Amino acid sequence: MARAAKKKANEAPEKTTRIQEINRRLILDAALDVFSTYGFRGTTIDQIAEKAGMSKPNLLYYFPRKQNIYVTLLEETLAEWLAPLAEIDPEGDPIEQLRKYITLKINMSESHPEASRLFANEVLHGAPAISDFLSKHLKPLVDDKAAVIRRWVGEGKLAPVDPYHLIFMIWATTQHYADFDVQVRAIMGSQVGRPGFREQTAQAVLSIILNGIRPRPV
Amino acid sequence: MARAAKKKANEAPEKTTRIQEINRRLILDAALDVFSTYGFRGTTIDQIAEKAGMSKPNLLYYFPRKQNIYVTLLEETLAEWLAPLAEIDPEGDPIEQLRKYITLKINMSESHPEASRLFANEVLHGAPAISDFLSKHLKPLVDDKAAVIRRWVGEGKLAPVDPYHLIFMIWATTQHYADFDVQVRAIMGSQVGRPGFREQTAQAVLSIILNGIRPRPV
DNA sequence: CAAAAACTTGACTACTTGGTCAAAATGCAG
DNA sequence: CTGCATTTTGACCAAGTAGTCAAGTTTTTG
Repeated sequence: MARAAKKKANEAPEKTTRIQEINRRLILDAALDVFSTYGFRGTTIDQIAEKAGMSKPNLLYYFPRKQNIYVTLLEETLAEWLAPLAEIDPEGDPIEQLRKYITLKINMSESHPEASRLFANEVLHGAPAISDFLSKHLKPLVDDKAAVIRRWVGEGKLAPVDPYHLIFMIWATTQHYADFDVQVRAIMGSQVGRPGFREQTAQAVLSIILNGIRPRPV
Repeated sequence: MARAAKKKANEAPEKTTRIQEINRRLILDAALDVFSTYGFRGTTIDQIAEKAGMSKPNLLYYFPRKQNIYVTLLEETLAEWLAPLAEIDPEGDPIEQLRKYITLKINMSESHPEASRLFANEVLHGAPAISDFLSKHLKPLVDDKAAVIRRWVGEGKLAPVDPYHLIFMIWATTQHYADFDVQVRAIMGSQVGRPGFREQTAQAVLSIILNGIRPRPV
């Protein structure tokens, strides 16, 4: 008994206390760091507990299973990660909308690289924990936006291009800078940390993709 | 004693027997499968041994440490994985050379997705086993080809574009189809397996990137 | 301010897993 | 075919790790 977020018997509202809120946050923040660096199997509960500044049994009081932390984290992250896609406005100017989307994704890649790596690692390993999410939430959203892009192409506002592959290309390219950070650093060296690097990256990526899909004279 | 590939005392030539050759191959093939699916930490020696059809101690007779298998595999794979980049001909036609390179990479992504995932996983986790390789071999090669691309840009044969970001974009995009395969499948469904899919992918990627870097009228 | 509920933890268990070892089986050179 | 080298494996060990438990401490509440 006394399982966190589980009432005495079956009273409904599942209230959370102040302490629960603080500690769950501490745990999830620590876990994001560790999971994104070492992957699910490579992470130990002790590592997370240590980083969160509490004992292992205490951590397990809030999340009875290692899996629980991991799944909670993924769910929390995914919504946020997908949000920019939903914001593409079907009524806006195609090139401007995609410019905005790509810019947002590059910014997120720099500001939350752990989230990107957590997700990348999960998908790379076959998405065992989120394959449902992918088919039930991601697919419909992408289908929706793909239809918009396809319409834009039909209206001659974009060069003929497969919308799905375009979306994949944007994801791949923007997340590359988070997921393959060490490789980027190994090759570009000290430039990576420097102030203007994100802008330089954005400029390069935008230039290629947007020119690649701008409507072309026949 | 009787350590494989270690002679009685110190006689030089390190000969390998027929059986050694067969079994090392069996182990490495099995290991590629397992490591690329579960990552280093997520893989157990027993899994590899089972898949290779031999007992764990026997496997350890050929590779005394788990790390040995992993590193051998990475080394074997990396050279092959990088080869297409080296083939870019500085004297060839820029668009044609890059078309060839991108096509090769997409084909590799489909024919050897495990290699791509093995590598992706390693880099994603900070490249602990190959950071030396990245700075000593990959960087010089990329620097070299970046210089070529920069020259092409200078000669007006390509639109102004940062060569490093262009290379990253090609890597990201092509390897995406191997590394994020489950996601691609979740979204594009049965299309992925179908015969023409690779060609369709190649066409889309080539169209965007090549049009994105084709020299533009001022 | 007491009693109840919520929270915290040291000590422990059960299990997984990388790696060892000694002895048996097999291959091979002379 | 004989004796030495190579290969193979069952049984085992030690370390690491997910998760339990019972007993304490702190916070909340009536």
